[in-house]
Amino acid sequence: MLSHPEAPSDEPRSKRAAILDAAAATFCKEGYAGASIDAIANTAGVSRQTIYNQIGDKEKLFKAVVAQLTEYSSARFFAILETFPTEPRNLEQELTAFAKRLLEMSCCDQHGKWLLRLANMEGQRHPDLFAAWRQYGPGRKYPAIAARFAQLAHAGYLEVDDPTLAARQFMALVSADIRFDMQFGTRPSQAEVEANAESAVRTFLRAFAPR
Amino acid sequence: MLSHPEAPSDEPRSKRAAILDAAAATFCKEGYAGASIDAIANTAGVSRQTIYNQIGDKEKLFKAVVAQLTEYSSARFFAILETFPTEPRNLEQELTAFAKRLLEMSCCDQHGKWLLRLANMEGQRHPDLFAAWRQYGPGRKYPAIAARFAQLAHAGYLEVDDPTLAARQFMALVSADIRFDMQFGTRPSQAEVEANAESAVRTFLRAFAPR
DNA sequence: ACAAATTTGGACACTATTGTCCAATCTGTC
DNA sequence: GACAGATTGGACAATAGTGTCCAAATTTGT
Repeated sequence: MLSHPEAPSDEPRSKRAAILDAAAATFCKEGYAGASIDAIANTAGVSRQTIYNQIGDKEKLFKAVVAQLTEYSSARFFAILETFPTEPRNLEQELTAFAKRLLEMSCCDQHGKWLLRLANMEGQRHPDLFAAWRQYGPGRKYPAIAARFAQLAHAGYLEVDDPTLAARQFMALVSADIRFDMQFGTRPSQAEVEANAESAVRTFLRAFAPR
Repeated sequence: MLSHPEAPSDEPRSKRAAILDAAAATFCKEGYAGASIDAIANTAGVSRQTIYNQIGDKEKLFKAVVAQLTEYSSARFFAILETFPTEPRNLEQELTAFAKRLLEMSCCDQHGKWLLRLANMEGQRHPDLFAAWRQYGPGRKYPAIAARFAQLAHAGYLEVDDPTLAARQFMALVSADIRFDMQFGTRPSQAEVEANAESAVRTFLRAFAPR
């Protein structure tokens, strides 16, 4: 059968997945230049040659990693966004639960963490790649959340002038504490995540609840 | 004269400074592994040998860069903290001006930007180095700001239960928009900085002003 | 102008990495 | 069991980077 090097769809799934996972981890830990193909192959439990066969040179490998992380992370986010409390019975409680889900997904999830790290590290080097990420990532996340807040405001649950601003500030508050721990690879504890979500939502509602 | 390799204090100031600046820029752009000594020497307009004479191997160079950036950035921050409006006549206006100063210093200043980037990129690789940074950086910043907010609360200008939390959320709101642009090296415009400071302070005060 | 220190550029050995080639081996399918 | 395709390990040239050495050139202090 044909096996396009670009879209090897299904067959070599597990090998390819192992390679991409190992590559993501290694790129994150060592940076693009510092990540050697040998190290990646070793981590993936795969011969170096297999990487060249399946994916291609280092540049293509990097792009494939970013593409996969972007897709995966974006899918997770929009799945969670479906659980936004559009018609809340207890706004604070349900918004807090939503914030917790978001934190657990966005900050403690390895893929999202890796993607953010790679964007920070190699953003200048591959501007085209991460321009796409920016559009699919933050560029679609904020408007999506903003729409939900606008909905809440329209229904009288909130008092917001600028939903986009509210969305950005909500995200900023929710991920306030986490960024440092996250960037260092130290996973914040469950208790920290919950406490942070609670205080973030409390402050957010103090600012945007109807008077 | 003695010329300690560790503390060459004054004499070779300009060469050493040029080296450290070039090294910081190159490490930021290329990562630790990707930054070659030749490239750094070239950028600094200096012979490669001079780097080895003045500072030592790559590891020492990196440590020297981080140390200098940490010191510089910390000094700038605490200088600006002196201008915190402890006895405000118009709280919103003065706090906004303070936020603008903070943004201009912390986000648009090259050294702070570089330090943050290096911490994100190489934090896992040099945990000891950045543990020190964490203590001197965020670890001292937040308590310092928290103390000011506690002061304001005690004087009746604010209504905060947990000053440390308020400080973290203040910083999160202030730097909400900027992070993305900053990480990508694109400097946010003056107008963006000001708009962000204003909306951040407005939201902060809506949450923490006395009812 | 002289002497001391510093800087320079180039050569050097050494190591690491990339990407390719290939024969041997393993895999699953008929 | 035989076959095709994928996989492996190892060898390979080419390139790039690190850190050292040294003699010549340059800057610096006096």
